[in-house]
Amino acid sequence: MKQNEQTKNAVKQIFTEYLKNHALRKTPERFAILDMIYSIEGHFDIDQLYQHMINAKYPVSRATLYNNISLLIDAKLLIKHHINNNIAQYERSYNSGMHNHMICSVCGKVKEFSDQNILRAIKTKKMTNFTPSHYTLYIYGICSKCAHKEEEKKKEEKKK
Amino acid sequence: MKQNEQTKNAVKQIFTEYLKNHALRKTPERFAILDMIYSIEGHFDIDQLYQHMINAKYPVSRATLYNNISLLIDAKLLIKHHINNNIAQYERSYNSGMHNHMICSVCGKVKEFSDQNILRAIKTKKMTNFTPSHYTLYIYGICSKCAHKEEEKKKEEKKK
DNA sequence: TTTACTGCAAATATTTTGCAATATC
DNA sequence: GATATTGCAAAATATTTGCAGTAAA
Repeated sequence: MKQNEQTKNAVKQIFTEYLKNHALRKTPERFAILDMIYSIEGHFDIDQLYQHMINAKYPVSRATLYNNISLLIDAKLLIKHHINNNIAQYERSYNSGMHNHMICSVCGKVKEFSDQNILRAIKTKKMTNFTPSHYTLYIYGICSKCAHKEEEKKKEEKKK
Repeated sequence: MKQNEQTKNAVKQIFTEYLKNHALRKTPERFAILDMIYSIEGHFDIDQLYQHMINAKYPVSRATLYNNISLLIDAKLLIKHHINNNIAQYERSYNSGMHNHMICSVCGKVKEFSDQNILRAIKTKKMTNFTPSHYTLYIYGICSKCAHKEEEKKKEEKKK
């Protein structure tokens, strides 16, 4: 996938620049983590990232993951979500455009999408004393699978 | 405030109905918690709610708060946010319309607003295999106060 | 009278922190 | 060579769970 390699190079450059500007060190762990994050499609949590790093023969400690993830968020290369429960989910943000999420309140499944109308409406909004940089939209509802199941349940209850 | 009393009565009715439909008991704690939540403007966390209940001479345990908050969320009377850190913030949702949030990435301050254009754009979006019920929009950026501070900091660094 | 609910305390789980060893600059 | 970063283990902290006593139905 050529597209993905290009993206990886771009974010690597951005991160290098970021580290330089903040007088931080260019450790191999940092770039390995960034590379892995931009190899993952969709959402992931720390534990999944940790496992991925092990599988890729590049084990890093959880402390290092947490440490560097906050840098990547600050560098606008990563977005943090708190959709369900207490466990944070992450998602790469460079060049994604996937700021909108449909979340099923029953099964918790998340589907991302991009939408020009929504983007335009948000960009048009005048905000005083505030300079926006990015946004995340969560639309909660029920997916057709869960809706179907709930209906079946109701039918069964009627039988009784 | 007459408006607020009306809202409180309305949500009380909705909650009563919800409890009946789910064969749950109408405990005084439940209605005291609901009443308190609809007395609070804007966001709050569990600890703040806990303190409010104590101040109002109606102490309830944290376990009870967590238990009933999940009922209220299910009854669509309360919304849960996970904006910063690991601590959940809550916000009453009945009759609010405040689904949009501006969040300062530096100081973490949150400002809510409603917007017809954004609402329309979201409602217009066609979603297959998904029935939406509500949404939350987070716009991240930097507030003018923090922007000002950051600029001062830069100036000082230049002096050195 | 039955059993769901409350409150307390212990358990759970994610994230943060302190510190010695290591590697970047 | 100075010190930021890593990894480990311990600590901190929000939320959940188990259980005995209480109260709603």
